[in-house]
Amino acid sequence: MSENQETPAKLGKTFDCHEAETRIYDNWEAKGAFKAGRVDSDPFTIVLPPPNVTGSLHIGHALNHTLQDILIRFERMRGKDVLWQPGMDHAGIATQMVVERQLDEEGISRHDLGREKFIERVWEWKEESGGIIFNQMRRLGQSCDWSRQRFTMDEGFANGVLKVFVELYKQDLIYKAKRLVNWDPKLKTAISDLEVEQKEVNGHYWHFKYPIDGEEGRFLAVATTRPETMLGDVAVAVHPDDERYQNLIGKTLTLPLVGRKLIVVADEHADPEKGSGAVKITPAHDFDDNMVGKRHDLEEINIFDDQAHTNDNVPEKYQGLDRFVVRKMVIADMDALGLLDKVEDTVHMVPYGDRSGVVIEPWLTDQWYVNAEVMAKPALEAVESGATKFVPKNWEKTYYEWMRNIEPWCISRQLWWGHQIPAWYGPDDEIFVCMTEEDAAAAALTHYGEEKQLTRDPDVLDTWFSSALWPFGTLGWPDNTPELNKHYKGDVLVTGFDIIFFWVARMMMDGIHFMNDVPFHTVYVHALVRDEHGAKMSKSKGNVIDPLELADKFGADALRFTLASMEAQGRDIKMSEKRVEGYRNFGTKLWNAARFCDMNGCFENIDTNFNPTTVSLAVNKWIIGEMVKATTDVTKALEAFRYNDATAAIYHYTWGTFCDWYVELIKPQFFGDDDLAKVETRNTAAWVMDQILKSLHPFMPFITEEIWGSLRDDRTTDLIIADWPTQDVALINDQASSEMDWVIQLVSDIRTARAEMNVPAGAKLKMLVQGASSDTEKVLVDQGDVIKRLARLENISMHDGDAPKGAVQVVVGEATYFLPLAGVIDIVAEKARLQKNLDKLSKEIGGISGRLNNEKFMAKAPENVVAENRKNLEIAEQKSDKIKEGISRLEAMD
RNA sequence: GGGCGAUUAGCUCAGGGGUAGAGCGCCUCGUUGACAUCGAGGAGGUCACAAGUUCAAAUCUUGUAUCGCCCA
Repeated sequence: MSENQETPAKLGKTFDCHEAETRIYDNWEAKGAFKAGRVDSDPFTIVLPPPNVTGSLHIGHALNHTLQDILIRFERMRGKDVLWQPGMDHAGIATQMVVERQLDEEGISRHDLGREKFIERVWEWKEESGGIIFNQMRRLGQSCDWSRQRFTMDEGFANGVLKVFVELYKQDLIYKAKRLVNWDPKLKTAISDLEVEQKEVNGHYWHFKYPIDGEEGRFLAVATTRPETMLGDVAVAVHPDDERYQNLIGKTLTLPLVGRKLIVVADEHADPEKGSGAVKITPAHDFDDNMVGKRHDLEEINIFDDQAHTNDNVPEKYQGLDRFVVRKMVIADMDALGLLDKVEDTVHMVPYGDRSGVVIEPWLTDQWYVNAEVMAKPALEAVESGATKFVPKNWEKTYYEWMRNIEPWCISRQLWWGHQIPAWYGPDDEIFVCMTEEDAAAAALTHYGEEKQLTRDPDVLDTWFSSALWPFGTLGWPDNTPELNKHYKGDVLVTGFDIIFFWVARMMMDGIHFMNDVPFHTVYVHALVRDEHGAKMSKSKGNVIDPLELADKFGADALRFTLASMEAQGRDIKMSEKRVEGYRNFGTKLWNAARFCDMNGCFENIDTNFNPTTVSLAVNKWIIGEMVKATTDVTKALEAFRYNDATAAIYHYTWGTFCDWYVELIKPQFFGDDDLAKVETRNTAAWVMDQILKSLHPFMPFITEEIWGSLRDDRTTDLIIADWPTQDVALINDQASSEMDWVIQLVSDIRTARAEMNVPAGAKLKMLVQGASSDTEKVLVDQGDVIKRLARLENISMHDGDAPKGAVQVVVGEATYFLPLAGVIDIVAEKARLQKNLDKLSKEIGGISGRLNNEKFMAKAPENVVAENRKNLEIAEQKSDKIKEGISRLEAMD
């Protein structure tokens, strides 16, 4: 018995993730392992897409953050000065809504409180309840530099936001204009196009008849899905080529209910195929109509107030009413006048506010805009030139499409929570855009020649306006800090495709404009996580998967590994608990392999100078070489953002190679008495275990750190900052590889034959070898113990004469291996088994020789392919011959 | 309507010119010493369809069908 039996195992039977995760995380943080600042190292920088201050962790975050943490841990181990910059944004609308809801419960409104007090309340709320997501991120092991955490409303950052505004204003890239905007009548603010969700709804086309002036009894029919807007009609458009209406162009109609004169204009917006071909024009309440209005210089009559109630621009009867009430009245009144021609059912698109859920009203207001078209140009060129690359590449197209058709960006919001626009107005509405009130006052003094009362613009900036400077604002800009110098530009932005427009495009614009360089060289666009049936997760569907629940159940490592292994480029992830369970099992497997090594003394009296190039045993050379291959695969995969390939490489090595084979192959040594071999193997196993822990650490940081710390007392660093493992190809030994591959092949084939012939698992068989080359004989001697152990053999002996009677036959390479089953062998079954193998081989041989007999193939296929086919044919034919011999032997026995 | 993508084993998905892969599930078996959150073995696929390019196509091209997503 091994002396290690008395040594208590350093590891328990399974990994207790609940106990370990917090302890390990706190230790990393306490030691400052996440902090940037390795002075002599190259930087590696990722900015965390700032989560919303109101948000909590959902599975999409878990994926997004895990992918970043994997890169961060990988590069940290590669010795880089890693900065993973965390923080969150203030989420203007969402946060204001949360606090307003609280006030609601107290029976007060924000107007009762006043702006200043309200903002105080928001800050209080933020201190108490904001940013819970960061604690949730800790649970998943995310190694952000928390000491550098930023918030978009922090003083320094806010200062940067105002500076961006002021600078862009000075450069005429920001301007104020009265335009139609997407107005949210519930939240009473403008919102951007991107915050509007177009939904298909069942509605109606109401066909109205508008009387033609001077032609008693003649009408022009128009159809609308929004009858209430007719109160703001100023014209009717017909297509210039529409022959039906040529004589009406330029004539007037009388708008029923209102009495206003409408002009008939010719405009291509009118679609002759649709309805009557005539379309009513309401320039103040429809984006298309607004364009028509601009082309024909039509009046814009605004009929709604800020909550979409009718104002006094409509007849008194309809004033002060909700838009949908007015709709019913208009329809009823038109009907009563006999001017409602007909009503059709239709399915059409209706805009909804993604926060409020109410129908968005196009509304004429004064707003601030960024001249996005100018800003987009260099941002577009940066991607075209390759200064920033999208991975996978096809997302570039989405980016191009949007950037090339970009609209002016409305950046003002009628909210209180956010960066108040640094614009002050004089009594005559002269605008002074400055960093501070003092500067504005000074500018006003110069302008007017005397002091004037100024009022500040009450509106705030769109949250994305501030997020746009995240990659440099978080590093201290506008101050020229060392961090800014070192970590701008950043390396990779990891994000979902849904915010390419919202955020990526805008960071590109601001980054290039203010820093003269792109904010990152790569944008990695990852998958969307769906439920196991492929449906998008949503609270209303009730199919959300809570990442923290999964982490509780299976451990954070299992969740992380699952997410990474399912992250294949260009495909969405269907999350299933089974997968997470499987990877939890993988962790347990690794844990037990480490225990096995430990129990066999691998971590006692370690040779700290162990040199993997000096091992002598084939099995050790082989496992070292395979390790190097696996690590190289992981490294290459991570460099190419191929997460699924990276996890597959380390998974298969760890489980399929190390646990399934190496551990079994070295048992004869651990249980034997060759002390030299034992020492070498212990050292090798310990070395390989370290390489596994390192390669696996970015994906499964907790369990690997725990094993790393538990096995040995001589660690000089935690695993999190250990060196990334070697990829030295010199450690790959082809001869050892083929020797061990052969052993594995032989053992597998014997096991298959035994199972197929129903040999009891416990039965130990004798094995006779016929026709083995001297090389094979040598390996059979060297590896005899292990082959006997793994194939359950009593002994192995060379055999020259006739085949033994009643034996199972296995062919590997040039030799045949007989397993005599003294009388119990079912000859018919064995024949069938061999025949099945032979059929497979014959098919293969047919395929290969068909190719080799094809002149065109021989003429055109590359040499190595031809050579490979020749070799494969030879191997297959050799094996086929042996099996044929085996079959005829059995036939002779009948 | 425009764009992007998918269609491979029962399920979930890799692969991307040179003889079809994984995990889960399923079936059979379980031998002393890491592990039943395990081990050994097995079954299961004309890679959606059709044409084309090629010595060679699951892979490249085009088209068709079905299904997603994004933008109008």
